[in-house]
Amino acid sequence: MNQITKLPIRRSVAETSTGTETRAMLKGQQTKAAIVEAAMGLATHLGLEGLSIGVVAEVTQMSKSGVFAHFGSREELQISVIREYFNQFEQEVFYPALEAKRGLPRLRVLFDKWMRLVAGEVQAGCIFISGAAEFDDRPGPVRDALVGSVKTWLAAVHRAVLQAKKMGHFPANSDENQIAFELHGLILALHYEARFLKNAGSIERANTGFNNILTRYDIKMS
Amino acid sequence: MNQITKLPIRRSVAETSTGTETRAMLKGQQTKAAIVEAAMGLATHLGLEGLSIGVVAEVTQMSKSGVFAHFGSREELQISVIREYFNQFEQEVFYPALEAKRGLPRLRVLFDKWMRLVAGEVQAGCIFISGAAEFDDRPGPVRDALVGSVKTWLAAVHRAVLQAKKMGHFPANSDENQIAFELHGLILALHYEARFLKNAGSIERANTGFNNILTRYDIKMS
DNA sequence: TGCAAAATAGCACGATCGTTCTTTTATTTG
DNA sequence: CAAATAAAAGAACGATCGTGCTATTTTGCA
Repeated sequence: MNQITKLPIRRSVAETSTGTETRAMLKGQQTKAAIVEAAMGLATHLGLEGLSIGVVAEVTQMSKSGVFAHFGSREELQISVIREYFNQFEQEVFYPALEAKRGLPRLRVLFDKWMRLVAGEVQAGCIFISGAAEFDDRPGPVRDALVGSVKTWLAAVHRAVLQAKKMGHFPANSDENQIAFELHGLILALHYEARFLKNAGSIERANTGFNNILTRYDIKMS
Repeated sequence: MNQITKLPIRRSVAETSTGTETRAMLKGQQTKAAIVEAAMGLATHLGLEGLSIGVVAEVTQMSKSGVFAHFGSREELQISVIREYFNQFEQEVFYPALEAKRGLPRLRVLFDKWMRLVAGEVQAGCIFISGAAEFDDRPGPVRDALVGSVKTWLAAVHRAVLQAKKMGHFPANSDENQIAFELHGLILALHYEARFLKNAGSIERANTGFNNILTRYDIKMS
């Protein structure tokens, strides 16, 4: 119950396996994984709607139909990208936080990694944010996949806050939903101002926002 | 210096004028305004990138070339939509706030109207938010127009906070930039959770967030 | 090594895209 | 009312889109 999903990531098992026991990854799934990775790279810049099978084929040096065959539809490609992004999110944000002590320290790490991801040390937008704007009005399986991933992640954030509260790091009368909401807002403002407005210092502002929440409950900064 | 722009809106002067003095709005600009209005309606649902001259023509019951002739390019249509949305923003958020007393009361109204706009009492997304996700990586005149409008608006928010500070409603050591950043975050979280996740009660949470900022400075709630 | 199966390429389809050019219609003005 | 001008339509363009169908190539296994 402590992980976002039960499955750990096994990114490219059997990279260049030579033995006969290499049942783990057929050629097909290997290239499929490569396609998804390339598509995700495109989607972080062009958005999920900006993804086209043609440009993915171009980038991966394949034919359109070759790419298409792996997914059967553009929507399935988009969903695969969402799943892959979710995995990356786990790796870069969630798992590192698990290594910190439960409660406020873990929440700190969580927020810190989250900040760094959406601010894009490596220049790349957050699909959970750009996708929300693209699919807030567009029902269908892609939206469902996106909502599912986002809700899973936000639930994890909520759990982290709740845990901090139960450990006495936040007062008993504090509202963990409200805190999670405000944290989300700080992340979104950071993403907006850093990515779109290209404002410098947005990370510091988001971080100050985090500290301000603590100050509100008379928690000394860590 | 107190308005976002100097020009007030004059929406459809000479609706059905019969006299000869009807110099105010030629037929062309009249239909152009109607096109922009329709396009804005579409853009709030499909995003600025989702706008196509074809569907605008369909909605307005015109031919593609008829629509096109008014703008000369799709980008110019998008820019016109941004400008129109900015005007609507002024009308629905900014001007009402001017009627409140300077300082905290005005900031309150500002935030309140802002909340209601992005939460979409009438179901419609905020172009300033969806557009940011679409154009954070896409240079060009559309992005420039979008950034310009957004910065103008955020500067107005900043001014409102600063004014409240200068009037002693916020303490002298408070950081108006930080406060504006956090307010923006609350709005973005509201938009995200209300529009995308369809969470009920998001407005209340954003409003509580506002009050929490005041509480931090020991300001009693209004 | 040969054979079945999987993976990829090639090609074509209908649709839609933004845009250009030409023609027709509507409006303004003298 | 007629001439001048503005507005709108019509048709076509090259490009790109997602997708289906058929070949060809590559891979995995006996």
